[in-house]
Parts: sequence; structure tokens; C-alpha cells
Amino acid sequence: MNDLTQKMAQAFDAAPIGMAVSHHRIISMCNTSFAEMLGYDRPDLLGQSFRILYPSHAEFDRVRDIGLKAMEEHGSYSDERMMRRKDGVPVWCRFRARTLMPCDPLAHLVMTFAPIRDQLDGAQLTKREREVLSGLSRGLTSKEIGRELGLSPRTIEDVRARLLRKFEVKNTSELLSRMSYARPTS
Amino acid sequence: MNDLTQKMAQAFDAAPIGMAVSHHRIISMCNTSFAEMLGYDRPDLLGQSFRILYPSHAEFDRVRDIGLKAMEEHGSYSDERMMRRKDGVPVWCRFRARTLMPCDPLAHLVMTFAPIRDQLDGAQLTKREREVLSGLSRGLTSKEIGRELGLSPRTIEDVRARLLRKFEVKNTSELLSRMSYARPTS
DNA sequence: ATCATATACGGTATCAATACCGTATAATCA
DNA sequence: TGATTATACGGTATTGATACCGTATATGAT
Repeated sequence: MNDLTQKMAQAFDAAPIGMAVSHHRIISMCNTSFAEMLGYDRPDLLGQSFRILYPSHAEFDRVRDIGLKAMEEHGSYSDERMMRRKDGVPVWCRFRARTLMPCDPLAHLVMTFAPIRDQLDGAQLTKREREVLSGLSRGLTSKEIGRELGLSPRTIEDVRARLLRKFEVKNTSELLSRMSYARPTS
Repeated sequence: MNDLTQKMAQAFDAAPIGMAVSHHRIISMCNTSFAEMLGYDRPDLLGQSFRILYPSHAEFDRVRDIGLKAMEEHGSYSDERMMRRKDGVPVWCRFRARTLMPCDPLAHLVMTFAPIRDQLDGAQLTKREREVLSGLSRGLTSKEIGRELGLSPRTIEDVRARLLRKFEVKNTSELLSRMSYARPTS
């Protein structure tokens, strides 16, 4: 309970990415970024089940067991997953977890959630833009993406140009390295 | 100085990614992941300049001003950057920062450092490959990267081709979208 | 109702990227 | 010592990306 403790607590709260602590899938603590990212006020989240942050009960169940083995062995686990904001909008996240109890990983977890793509800088993407972006990140050319979506390659180039303008980048390479990680909301 | 404060401090320390707090580029606090990632014991880092964590003084100076404008406007900034481990080995990181003082961003920063693709994944990168990759993720062309490194554009294309082979990708777009994430562990 | 934007498509021009051909040196490793 | 790899550079040929020119429809906001 000294000065250092307070400094660390402040850093937790002001961290540029979402952070949360859970005990058996109940949120026992989270920071401001986490609450903001998911559209809640922090008091609404504390004591709640993580269930409310997943799109469905099935997804909530699915993510429980994946990573358990990795956490028993290495103490940590990471993947990409979909979270559900309070208003229902899905948020695609880079999820990382470390357990403080490797013998029973879910008993005490510290997690970070870094929003991936979707709303970078407030610029949200249309369905088309996401479809094209998906192709680009798989290394497809405009011609190939066009074939996949049943559109003219010319149209793909339009969407591509719009993406470059939206994110103020010079080319697709810079776009993709920027898109991979979104800035924290606000 | 209550129970919640202590919980948050514990979460900071046990976070699955590196976290640090700085005042005018002096490390005032960091967590275990951060110290481990860079090969130090935490006490060796506290009070030190961030300088020791960068490959060169030039790089340390370069990263100072980039992101300042973004932090004045949005309070936060993110990029990919190279850090230098104690043993000299470079670590490629997703860097995120939030300032607690937007009028003078460097006065009080909370940062997170997520290693992007550690050498565990088989393909480790040479210095040149990392330099070229850094240029590519900033959207530079081979010509521009060549100018920056004092090399022929032709050589950059060689390094580029080697990167594509190493990661078994078709083109630079796919390369960059793969590089952005560390693969889920195990 | 006008304005902006997203969608979709055509053409052309220019530059970049990629894949080949080649040479050469230095370093590491079995 | 020979083999492999990284480095560095030159040429050429093809494909892709990007930036312009244009048209057109649909949608949503002020």
C-alpha cells in the first residue's frame, strides 16, 4: 500500500488497451479502456459474468476451453476473438491472458484486449470495405478479390482507393500495418 | 490505498504484455513482462532513461517526435518499433502509448509493448530484413527504403523477396498482415 | 431537395512490385 | 574445404497498384 502500488494501479487504469481481471469468468476488475471499448461504465461490469461480453452463449462456452492447455503449460495464451459491445456491435480483439494459477487457469486471469480493425480513428468500415480488406490481408490482388466477390477488378480498386484515403496512408502495405491494430477508442 | 488499488496494481504487474510508465522518457515504473521481455531485472530499469532500450541514439531521437501530434490530439498513439534487449538482440514490438498530459505528452506516458513475432516462430529476421520491414510497414517503396539505408533499390528488392520466401506469402500485403500479429501461442 | 458518400464500371498513364537472368563478396557450418 | 546463406548490385519482362479522366445509381443526411 505504498506509493509504488498506487503508481501501478494508475498505470493499469490509464493503460492504452483494455485490461480486465477475472475469477472463474467473473469480472473482478477492469480499466477505463476496457469499459469504454465495450460501451459500459466500469461499475456496471464489476461482479458481472464475462458472458455479457460475448455475442452468444455458444461463443462464451467455446472460448472457455480453448487456451486452457496452453495456460496450464505456459501460463499464458493469446488469440483473436469477437467481443460484443453493450449496443450489440461486435468488436474484433487481440486477446491475451495470463493465469496466476496454472493448475486451475480460470481461477485467476489477467487479460488484455486490443481492438483490431473496425473502428480506427472513428472511421468505420462498410461491408464492402471489410470484404476487400479481408482479401488484401490474404495477399489477393484486385483481380482475385473481384472474382471472389463477383465484381469488376475496377470496383475493387475504387474501394481500395477509398480505404487509402480514409486512413490517410500511401499504399496497401501501410494500410495493412495500420489496420492490424486499432487505436484505443477516444 | 484500498483493496481495489492493490488489485489493479497486481493486474498491472501480472499483465500478459509489457507495460511501462515514463516521465520525460525516464522509466518510473514497469511490470514483470516488460522487464522480462527486455532481459532486465525490474530494479535495473526504474529511474533509467528509455535510451538504453533502443538500438541507437538516433533511433531514440527518431521515436521521440513521431506520435507527439497524435497524442496532443487524441491522447494516444500506436506504432510498431524495434526495442533492444539487454543482450543486444532486437525485439519487434507493437507499441501503444497514452499520455496523461496531452499538452506535454512526454511528461507522463503509460505504454504497452506487445512482442510481434518472436523468434520462437522459426523464422528469425536479420538486421537488414528488419530494417526493410520497418520501411515497408511505413508504406515506403523499395526506392525510398534504399535511399534511407544508403543502398540500391535493387538490394531492397532482394531482401523483400527473401522475406516473402521466409514467410511463405505471395506479396508485401500478406507479409505485413501476417507480421502484425504474433501467432497464438501453441 | 440538394449534397455527400458508397457503390459499380470503363479507359488510360505511370510507377511499383515481382520474378526471372546474371555476378560477386563475406560469413557460417558441416 | 565445399555448401549454404546473407549481402549487394545490374538488366529485363510482366503483372499489379495507383492516380487520373469519365458515367451512373442508390442511400442517407441536412
